[in-house]
Amino acid sequence: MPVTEKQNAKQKFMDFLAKKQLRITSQRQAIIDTVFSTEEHFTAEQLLEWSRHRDKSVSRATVYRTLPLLTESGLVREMDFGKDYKFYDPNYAEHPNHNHIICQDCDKIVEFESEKIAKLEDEISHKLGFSIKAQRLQITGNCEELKKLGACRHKSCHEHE
Amino acid sequence: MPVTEKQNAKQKFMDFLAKKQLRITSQRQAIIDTVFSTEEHFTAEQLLEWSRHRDKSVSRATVYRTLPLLTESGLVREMDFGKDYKFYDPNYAEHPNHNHIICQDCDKIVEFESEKIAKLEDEISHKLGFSIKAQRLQITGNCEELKKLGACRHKSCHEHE
DNA sequence: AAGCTATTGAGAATAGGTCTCAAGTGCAAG
DNA sequence: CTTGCACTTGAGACCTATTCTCAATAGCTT
Ligand SMILES: [Mn+2]
Ligand SMILES: [Mn+2]
Ligand SMILES: [Zn+2]
Ligand SMILES: [Zn+2]
Repeated sequence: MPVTEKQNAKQKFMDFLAKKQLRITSQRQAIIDTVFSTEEHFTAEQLLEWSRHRDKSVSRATVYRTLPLLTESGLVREMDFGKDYKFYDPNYAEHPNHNHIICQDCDKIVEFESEKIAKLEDEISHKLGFSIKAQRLQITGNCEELKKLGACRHKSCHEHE
Repeated sequence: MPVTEKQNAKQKFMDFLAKKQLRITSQRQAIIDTVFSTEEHFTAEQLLEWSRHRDKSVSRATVYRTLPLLTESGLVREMDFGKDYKFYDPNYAEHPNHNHIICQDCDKIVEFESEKIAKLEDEISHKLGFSIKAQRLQITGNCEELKKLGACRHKSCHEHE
């Protein structure tokens, strides 16, 4: 993902802050710089650690305060992968219709996008009288097919590495 | 939903317990009788309360121990509606492909089913080398359309009731 | 430069969910 | 119908992700 796009997301968030009359503090900058320079799904704790790498003064409280702003702005998506902590997806800004398929054996996550599904979601929402704001599709399965092809990251495929 | 179907779900769960060599205790019976006699999505705390209505001896610990068994059996689905506690869906046994659309203003939830989406999910999963085990689609939006029709349960529609 | 507020860090507090362990109970064998 | 024991249970301690409190700090507007 080009730096420009990430820079763009950062700018959008700054605009969001401005619109809500929120201040652009050094801590917030460290946090959003961190968020928009990763492709990975991350946890609040990871974001804290990474942000502190940029600015030692970032506290856990501020990270937890900023995360809701990021999701409210629509640039980051909150995810539930069944763990006892949440994950956040920084790719939402660029790919608001991407979804996830998770291997229940090895926790591997593959992202995918489907225009057809997106279109069906719009139709259904409209039919039910809702205006759609966001969507989240998660498929759980296991990657045995890939395992057979020798391309799987299934735990049992790594036992002898 | 016919009593027979619910009875069927209960029997399936008993079979599941038997297969895993788990005992059919009075507490577990109270809990599953409760689960399979409701249509609503419920929380662990609600399940505890309702189950105690049937059997005073049911404890919180046993409810929390039984819930994973219910989801593992595939008869109940765990849901995340963005609250800080989980919801459980007892309609999963009968409608494994149903999904949800949630109004972000009034928390109203509407269920829907789409064969087309289910088929696309299968295709995508297969293409990505996964065998699909479960799926979960949630659409977030707001029911302003219904509001205009006077059929919405939007909070602002009830301010003067 | 000053003033008004929003914001912050540290740590206490909250709360959903999990774990421990002694006492109790399905249930299969005899 | 007993017996024996592994599986279960209830109570409450415990855990941990997330939220809250509050005095000190720092954007931003004038
Ligand atoms: Mn993603
Ligand atoms: Mn449902
Ligand atoms: Zn795998
Ligand atoms: Zn509404």
